[in-house]
Amino acid sequence: MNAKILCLGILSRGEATGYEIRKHVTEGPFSHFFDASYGSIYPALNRLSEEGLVDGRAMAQENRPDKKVYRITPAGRLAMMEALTDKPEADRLRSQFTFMLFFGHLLSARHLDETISDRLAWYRESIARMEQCAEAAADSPAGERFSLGLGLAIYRAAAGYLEDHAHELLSEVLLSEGVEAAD
Amino acid sequence: MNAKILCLGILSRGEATGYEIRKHVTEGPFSHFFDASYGSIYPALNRLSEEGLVDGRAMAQENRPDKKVYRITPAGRLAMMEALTDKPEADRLRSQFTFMLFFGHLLSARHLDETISDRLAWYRESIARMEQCAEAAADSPAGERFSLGLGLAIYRAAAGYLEDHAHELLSEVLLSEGVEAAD
DNA sequence: GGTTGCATGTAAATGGTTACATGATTGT
DNA sequence: ACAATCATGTAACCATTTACATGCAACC
Repeated sequence: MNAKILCLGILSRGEATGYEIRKHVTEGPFSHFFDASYGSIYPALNRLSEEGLVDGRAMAQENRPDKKVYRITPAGRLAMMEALTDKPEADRLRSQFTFMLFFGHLLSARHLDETISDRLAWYRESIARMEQCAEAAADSPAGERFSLGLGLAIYRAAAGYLEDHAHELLSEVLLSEGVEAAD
Repeated sequence: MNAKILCLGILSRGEATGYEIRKHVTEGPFSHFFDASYGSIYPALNRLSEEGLVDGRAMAQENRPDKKVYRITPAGRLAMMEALTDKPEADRLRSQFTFMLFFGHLLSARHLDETISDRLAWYRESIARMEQCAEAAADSPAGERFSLGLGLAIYRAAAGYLEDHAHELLSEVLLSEGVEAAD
């Protein structure tokens, strides 16, 4: 599961440029379970093109640099279906935020509070974005709606946990700061 | 945020061998937000040792290969606190499972059902493991309990969503299979 | 005059996984 | 006999991010 399969998947829903693919993974319906930078998207697109799995048309634009609009080929669709049928790898998550929380009792209550608030704000923005996405996806295929629903459930649970329990962590840390100050 | 900081963090809780560190990230309290293989742990430990952030004692064992037990140094603790104080990077998740779900309507209901069941089983096992961990952590520092609680909340939400909504996806896919067969 | 959005791409550096290499003990 | 657990490590390979390079238009 790499940038090539990602591009193939996105292109299976309609033609797009490398720039637009990047949008899909940063703001669109893939943003909650995948990421890729231009540095992986453009090379992937070139390799897919060499292999005949996509084809790209150059589009001249007035007052703008040329666009390359990519379209998936029948061979590309086949390759994607094959990748889709593989047993999925285990999810890979790396969360420096959770790592920080794990050692939260070593940090200042002030710093912890700020970090958690920032993350909560990020979750709320993401949830709002995904809710808009879900509205727009009312007529989208079942799989797309389901994956969005799963993402929303997870983000809401995370935000809810932070809202409901942060004060417990914070008050414990504050307490231990008081003890240290008294020493 | 890399394997070095991970090792430093784990060693800040007590001495350990590379083998034991791997255990922490596969089965222990770090498993839900980090991963690292031996291929990254052992080199990280060697580099940390060179930099004086940990020190390793060789322990001869009867009828077993030697162990190297690593301990964090004061300089190591300092380096870890510095890393902990940085603004945390955005979480990085790559989920081939969710990618598959996104294109679920292109797969057979049978295959989808099996994949979702497998994942649900995995979530249930993980939740059980984390619940045991949480019991054992009743007297652990506040941060550790909080991070476990967050992980549990997320995993329960994901499992709950799959349990409650998988049938919707499956019945839609089954329906479209029926339509195709009728064509 | 500065930032944001559109648009493509490369090269270096980073960081990591996978497979290999070794080897004894314990349990099935 | 075979698999699993304990135990360490390296090398080849892989993928990806980051920083760089370019440039115009629209908006503030």
